[in-house]
Order: sequence, then C-alpha cells, then structure tokens
Amino acid sequence: MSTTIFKKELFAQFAQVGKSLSNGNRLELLEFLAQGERSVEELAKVSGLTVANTSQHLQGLRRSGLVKSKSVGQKSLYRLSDYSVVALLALLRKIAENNIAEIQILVANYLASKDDLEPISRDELLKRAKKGTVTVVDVRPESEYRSGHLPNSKNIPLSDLKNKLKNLPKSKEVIAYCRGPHCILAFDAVAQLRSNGFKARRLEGGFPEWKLEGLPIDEGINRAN
Amino acid sequence: MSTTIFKKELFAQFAQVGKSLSNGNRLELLEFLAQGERSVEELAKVSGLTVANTSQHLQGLRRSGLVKSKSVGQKSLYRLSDYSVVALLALLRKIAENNIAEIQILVANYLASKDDLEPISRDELLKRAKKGTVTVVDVRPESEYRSGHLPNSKNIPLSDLKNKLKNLPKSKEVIAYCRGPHCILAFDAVAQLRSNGFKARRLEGGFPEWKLEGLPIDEGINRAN
DNA sequence: ATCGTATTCAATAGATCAATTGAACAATAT
DNA sequence: ATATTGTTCAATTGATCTATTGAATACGAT
Repeated sequence: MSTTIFKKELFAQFAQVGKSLSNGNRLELLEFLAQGERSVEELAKVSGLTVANTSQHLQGLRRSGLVKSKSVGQKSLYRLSDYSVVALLALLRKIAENNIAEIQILVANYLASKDDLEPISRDELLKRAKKGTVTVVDVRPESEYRSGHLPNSKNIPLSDLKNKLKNLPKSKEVIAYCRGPHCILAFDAVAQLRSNGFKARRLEGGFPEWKLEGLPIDEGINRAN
Repeated sequence: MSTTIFKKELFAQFAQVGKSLSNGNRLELLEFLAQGERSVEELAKVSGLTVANTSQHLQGLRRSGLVKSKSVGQKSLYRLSDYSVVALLALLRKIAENNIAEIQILVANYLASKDDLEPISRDELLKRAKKGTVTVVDVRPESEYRSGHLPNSKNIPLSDLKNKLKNLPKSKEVIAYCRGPHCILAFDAVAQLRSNGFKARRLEGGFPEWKLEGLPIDEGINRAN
C-alpha cells in the first residue's frame, strides 16, 4: 500500500468516529450513556426519538467504537466503551463553547438568566463535604442515580423536589448536580431552592465529569433492570 | 425557549464541531495545521486537494471554531484556534485506535511491518537529550520545522536524509520525529537509518503532541512567508 | 404453540455533504 | 491600466445521512 493511500485510509477511519459526533441526537444519546448503562427503549424515551431510529443511531455508535452493547434477555443494554469518551465529549463541548458565538449567546440567554452565580468547583465541594457544611442533592431521575452517584448525595429527582423541601436542612448550603454542564435539571433545582429560601448552588459539571476526574463515587449496582 | 428546545439546539451546535471531524480530508488539514500556520495553497498541496475545495473545508472549520484565519497580503493564513484542538484530535485518535478493528489491522499491517520496535517516550527522550546521548532529527519539510520544533533538533527532511547521513554521528542513537503518531516520515527515516548501520528509533507522537504536553520547544518565527 | 415485548432490518424520501468546474474578486507586480 | 497570484464564490452532480414506516426477528411469558 502506498503511503498516501495508507494515510488517507487511516484518516477516513478516524473520521468514522467524528461522524458519530456530527449529529445532535447522537451526542444526546452519548450524554445519557455517560450516566450509565441503558436499554434502547430508555434511550429512545429520554431523547424523544423513535425506538427504531434510536436503535440505528446506537448501532452506528457501536461501529465507530464509542459504545458497546450486550444482550440481557430480550433487551440490548448499551454503554460507553470507555470513560475516555466522556473526556472526548467534554473537550468537544469546551472547544465549541469557547469558539462558537451562537453557543455563547444561547447559553448566556438561557442559562445565565436562570443562574448568574458561579457554580461550586469539584475541589471545593469535596473540601466542604468533608467538613459537613453542605447537602449534596442529585436531581436526576432515580434510575440514573442508582447506576452511580456522588458519595453522601441524596437523590431528589427534580419532579419530587417540591414535596421533599421540608426534609432539607436550611442551615446548610444545598449543592445540586445532574447529568453534565448543560443539564437543565440542576439549574431548575437551584432556582426552586432559592425561591424557597435555601442557599443553593450548582456543582460545576455533572456526575460524568466528577467521575472522569477520578473523584470518589458510590458505584452503581450492575443493573439487569 | 422550552428546556427541550434549548437542549436540542445546544447539542445541534456541539454537533457542528463534530461535523468538522467527520471527514478524513478535514482531519488531515487539521493535522497539518497542528504543525503551524499555513496558507490555503500550502494546505491544498500537502493534502492533495484542489485549492477551491481546500478553501471550502477551511471555511467550514472556521465556522465550527476549530481554526482561525487572517489575511496577510493576498494570502489567507489559517491556524488552529487553540492548542486544545490538538488534544481533541489526539483523543479522537486514541479512541478510534482502541476500538476499531479496521484501524488496528491497518496500522499493524502497514506500520508494524516497518518498525516493530517501541518508540521512545517523550520523558525518556528528554532525559537522554539532557545527557547528550542522542541525536534528535526532525524529518518534516523545512517550512514545518521553521514554524516550531524540538530544542536541539536537527532538521533533515526525509528527502534529504540520504545525502546527510554522513553528517550524523554513528556513536549516538538517532531519534526521528515528524507530524504525529501516524506520520510516515519518521517510520521511513528510521528504516533508512537502520539499513545504513545507525541505531535509530522513532519518538512517540510528533511535534504537536510534544508541544501539547508543555515540553520545551524552539518557537517558530511568525511567518509572513 | 401463541402472544406480547424489545430490538433490528429494509425500503424510502428529503436533506445535507463533497468534489468539480469556471467565474469573480482582491492585492500586488509589471 | 493590465496581468498575475491567491483566495473565495456559485452552481452542479453524485454520494451520504436522517428520520419514518412497516415488517421481521428474538426472547420470554402464558
């Protein structure tokens, strides 16, 4: 094989991975998979796609090496091949945010208006959690919480937050987190908490970013669902 | 804006960056840009694309925030927006290599057959360079060498290697490097050197990977060309 | 065996992408 | 002014991608 053909062929293969990242719905699926293993049906539901469409996207992701799957009974469970996929997504996000004006406008208009205070950093949260001066709340749905979460975090899905406010101490600051840096759940939770007189902030990033940094977690049970 | 629409819109924006990575020719252009600032014509030449086609790809890359450009005289000079783009490409490569069988076969058949010895790591090279027990040779074309290279490296473009062999001491091991982990130049150089009785190895990765790790470099002059 | 559930497959239509071609434009040199 | 050089623009063609639809398959429960 000539060196030119080899090079073109190799870049074409790398581009297969890029192709997987070239569609918003697939990126959304990858974000959900970053929370833990999921069935096709669950993924279809959260992403709002049809099951057949979701299945096809997942097969494409598998071909490009970003996800793996296994059959359990009549279900197919998909998961990220590797946690470095989370790192790849984080970098993609960071570069996009830094360089694309449309994103800056979108985020500024939508998220900044909901929460103009800085989120708490992972390091700071870790320190304050040791001192016991914070309540850490995971506002993702229960199934996502079960497949892995921050140590000593309390799972209160956003939909339940209203009812569970009375169980939260007002003496400590509440730190909310969810799926990732642009996940809406934690933003909404902070807004609700504040309007109810709590001191509340978001965590920087979500569960996958926390795990990616090698910080301590409570590992999920291997879900057969 | 509803949260669902916001989320879809945001992922669609991130996907714009993914789209840039979804074509082999664009990845090749990015690899060349990782060596330093380049004009459209230079990029067209090294990638083997027409100038018009190259220009259009570059404009796409600019829209997605991966590259920036400036006009100097009648030329447009393009460069990576940010060195984190190199990190993104490195991660893409790594994930692709780890997970796609076709790439493993391609690399094994083509590169491993040319050089089955391990490359020297960046750390080791740094140590040995301090002791002065190696000759570091940059086998990229002169223009790429000029826009930045390893300290105390000697530029011998692959095409000149044959003629310059006599200037290299046989007493020290020769370490060759070029554009990146799959760049052919260093592989070929090592093969030539060995067949001429030199002790020779490749450096792990190329110049961009070295720079990405924050290791010392000789900075290029700001080229007006 | 039959039914229900979860997933995949196959065919399709509309949208988007990639490369080519030739023209247009802008900066410089003659 | 005119020609040259480097880049961009615009139109076109064939290829690829995306979502939809309905059928097919695989497994488990009854």
